[in-house]
Amino acid sequence: MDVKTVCLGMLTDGEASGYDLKKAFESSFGHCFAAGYGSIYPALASLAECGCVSCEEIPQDGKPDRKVYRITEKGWEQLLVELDDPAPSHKVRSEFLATMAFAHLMTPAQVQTVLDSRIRDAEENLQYIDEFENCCDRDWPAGVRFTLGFGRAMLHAMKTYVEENRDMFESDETQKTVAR
Amino acid sequence: MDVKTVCLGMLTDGEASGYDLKKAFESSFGHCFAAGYGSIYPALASLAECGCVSCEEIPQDGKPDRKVYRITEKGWEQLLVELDDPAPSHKVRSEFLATMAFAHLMTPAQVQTVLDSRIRDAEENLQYIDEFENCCDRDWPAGVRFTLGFGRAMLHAMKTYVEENRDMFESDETQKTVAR
DNA sequence: GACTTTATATATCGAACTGATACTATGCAT
DNA sequence: ATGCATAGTATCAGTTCGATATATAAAGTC
Repeated sequence: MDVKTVCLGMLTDGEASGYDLKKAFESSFGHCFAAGYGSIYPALASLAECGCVSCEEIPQDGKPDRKVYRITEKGWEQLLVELDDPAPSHKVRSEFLATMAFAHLMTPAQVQTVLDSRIRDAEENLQYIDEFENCCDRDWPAGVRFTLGFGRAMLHAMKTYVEENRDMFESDETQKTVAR
Repeated sequence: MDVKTVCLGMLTDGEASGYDLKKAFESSFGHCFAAGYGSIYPALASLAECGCVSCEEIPQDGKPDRKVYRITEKGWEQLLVELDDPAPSHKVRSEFLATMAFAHLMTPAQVQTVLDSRIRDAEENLQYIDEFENCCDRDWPAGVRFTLGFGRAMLHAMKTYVEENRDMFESDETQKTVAR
């Protein structure tokens, strides 16, 4: 399950350009599977090369050609094979937690700043999810609703945990503050 | 905050070989910031090159030389600069959620298998955290205890959410099962 | 006694991904 | 008039991932 597969899955919903897919990665997948142009364009090129998608170049005045991709029969087969993984991974890469593990090398003020920013980030992302879910024109399938609820549950747990445990770092007793 | 910085942070706790650091990445950082040999060895080489760590090669009979790394004065400075980031990131890359977003292309049985494996994975990781926290010889600093509690809170929220929402996929009505 | 797994220890390599940047054009707001 | 948002393409260096290779000893299993 890499960027290629997710692109393939998005294309089952209808034709799209690389630009369109980028927007989908930001909105519906932003909280769980991000991808930038540097991943999407090579993925589409590779999918086109192996016949999993077709590409139609639509000329536009001034702007570069708009390349519209569609999933092919072979692409469908490929997608169903990749969706068959019984134990797909769920990975976290947290500079936040890596930083917190070294909180004893930081000042209490630095630590509180980091905790503040994490709470703010969680709140922002909760809002993004709500906006995406409510202000939208279409009816998302159950799976998408599930992922949005999942994101909300995780962000809520994150915010609550940080709020309830930040006092661990408030006293200077637990801090060794740059004493080597 | 990349693998290099985390290695540097780990070395503030005492000298270590690449192998030792790999074990630390698996145990204390396994749930939040994983790294393999393919990241650790180049990171140490790069840190040695820029004078942030020193390296002593200790010959061993039969086995390859054991290379022991120690953080230098310059390494300390570098580390404190990198720990100063006020808003370190927290990223999720979930093949699980990407898969679930396309649940309508899978059979109900496939979906339930995926959900089962996620619950099992969460339970396993909760157990790892408990074992690491209890059965250990040393007193972890507040920061590390914070990250372990954080991991536990997230895994618990994940497990609960999946258990409470898996019925969304039990009926065949929400399933379009490979109907293009 | 033979065999397999686990632990100690090094390291490389291709594929994938990240984040930033570049280019061009229209339209809208300050 | 100058900057920002939108629409659209694409590349590139640096990082990271996951698998693999090499070598030995200890410890457990059949």
